Amino acid sequence: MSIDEAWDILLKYDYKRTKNREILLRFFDDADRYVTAMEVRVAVERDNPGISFDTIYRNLAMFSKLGILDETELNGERLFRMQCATDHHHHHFICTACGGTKSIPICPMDSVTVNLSEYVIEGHKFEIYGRCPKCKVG
Amino acid sequence: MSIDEAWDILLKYDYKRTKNREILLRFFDDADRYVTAMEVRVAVERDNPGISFDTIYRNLAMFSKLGILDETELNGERLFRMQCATDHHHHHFICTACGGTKSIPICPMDSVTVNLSEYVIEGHKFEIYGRCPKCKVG
DNA sequence: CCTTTAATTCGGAATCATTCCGATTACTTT
DNA sequence: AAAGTAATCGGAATGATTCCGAATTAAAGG
Repeated sequence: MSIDEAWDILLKYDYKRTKNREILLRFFDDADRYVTAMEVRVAVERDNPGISFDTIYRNLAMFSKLGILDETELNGERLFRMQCATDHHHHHFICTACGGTKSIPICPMDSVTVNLSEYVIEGHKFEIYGRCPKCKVG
Repeated sequence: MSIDEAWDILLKYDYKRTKNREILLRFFDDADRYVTAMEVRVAVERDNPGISFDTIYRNLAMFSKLGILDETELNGERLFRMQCATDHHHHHFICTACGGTKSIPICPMDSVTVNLSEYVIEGHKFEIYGRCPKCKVG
């Protein structure tokens, strides 16, 4: 998702165009990988020293709820990245060292044969973890 | 996994047979679903009032590392359950209301066609979230 | 059964990420 | 430019988890 597409969503829901949100969106657009909340804080403070934790966390949560950011969790740490363009549903390999991702174009839900008709399905998660070519040792 | 199988693992690694560990194992054996750390604390304090948080968290982490417990995360909460008998690899539907699970006998890794030969795969996660028949409304 | 020794637990303080809150600032519209 | 409201700030509060030194307990050997 581009910065402009993110702003389209934000403005549609009457969120204001602020300097801090622009800084956050530019950071995620540039990073193009999963980053921890701590990394966001460090990076964003470079552009706006003195930005409040509250502002960062509040916007991260809101971006995540609006689908601008994807959120996951690894070893107890929250990770965020710009959500992919929503053209077709897919999943990711995630590098545990750098947070980089690679698309996995299949969705396991298509292969589930168990009868879940009595169940209400709210969501699912499929992620592969490991080391990308750049981060693997040797 | 049974309580006895859990003790086999613990004793193999020279962990001692203590009252608190027995209480924890019995609780998980009985619960047979994902429970939060808070639920563990409340339940375990019934059997041993005055048990230290430290003891609970230390053993949860150790059980999890040894593969006695499965650990996942839902809405920022850590969830634990007794690991299934390790006879054949599978995944789970998890009820977001009660933590109950249902086995999904497929593994999406079998269907991944993307070339990951340059990647080192350390693990994967496939979970389906929703409401089980008992917890769905209406 | 008694002693020894090291693991385990206890209790409470410390940590750390995250959230809350009242006061201030900055968008957007008029 | 002024008004109205959302957003931010700064610092305090929260809450789960971990740390730490002292006390206790399980396992092994005599």
